[in-house]
Amino acid sequence: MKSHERGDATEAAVIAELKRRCLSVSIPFGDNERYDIVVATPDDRLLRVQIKTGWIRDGTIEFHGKSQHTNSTGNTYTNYEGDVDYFVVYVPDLDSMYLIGESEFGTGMQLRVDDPEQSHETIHWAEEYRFEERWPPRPDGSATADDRPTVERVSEYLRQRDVDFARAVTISEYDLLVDTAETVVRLGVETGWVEDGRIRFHPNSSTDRDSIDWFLVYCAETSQAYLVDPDEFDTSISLRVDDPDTEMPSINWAKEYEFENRWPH
DNA sequence: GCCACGTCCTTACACATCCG
DNA sequence: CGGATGTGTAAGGACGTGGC
Repeated sequence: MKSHERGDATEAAVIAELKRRCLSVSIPFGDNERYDIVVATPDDRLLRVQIKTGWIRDGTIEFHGKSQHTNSTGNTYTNYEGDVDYFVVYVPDLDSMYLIGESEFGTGMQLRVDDPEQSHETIHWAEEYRFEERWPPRPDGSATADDRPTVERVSEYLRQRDVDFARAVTISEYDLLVDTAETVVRLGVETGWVEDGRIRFHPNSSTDRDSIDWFLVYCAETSQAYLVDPDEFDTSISLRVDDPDTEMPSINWAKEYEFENRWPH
């Protein structure tokens, strides 16, 4: 694919994904801005976002955090300092999206997806930069109130409940594996949030529902994890935490989906 | 030795301007 | 008018450097 087409395809994929998450996306008129889109946060902040294509190399996701210009004197390179707030890196090979603050790196960055041959303290694990882990970003530029990825928070949640589990160390269809007395349960971890009195989450579009047994949705606002069977909904489901304005028979009460109430063992 | 990071380079394309 | 040249943007490969 030609480079411009690839860039356009990346932009289209990211915008489609943001819209699927019901986020407000604006596209600047003309092509004189250094950011690609403007995204509104739930607290009505407008963030300038530059969309980048990432590619896999040696087990890491690479992308360029600078623009290049050629003139009579040769190549010049300009970073986006002050011109954008965040980068959204989309990796077509993984069909995954990552959110990185402009201040978090210089001219480039690598996000590790595979285990390195030698462990390093400075490794940036791709999992920790996943869009769904970091959205919405805090006003001070850091990712979320609790910077740990949802998988980490869920791990702590399960440990507090004496549930033995194993984490997927490579890109797998499932995130956690729980070996119970009778069977092995595969969990796909998702980040939930409270909106209009309901807990919402966007299941990862790349997740093969046949390869997991439960979606384990962790909501920081309620400090609670919820189990949702992949067969219980088609494209989305919301779990009611507050009383609705009008009582309806089809309400999915969050209480009934709480981990303790559904965990089979 | 392995890693993240920075720099340089090539390739590709779009568009504006210059000049014969 | 149309080809040549310059400018600008982007993808992505290669390699050097310094830290751990």
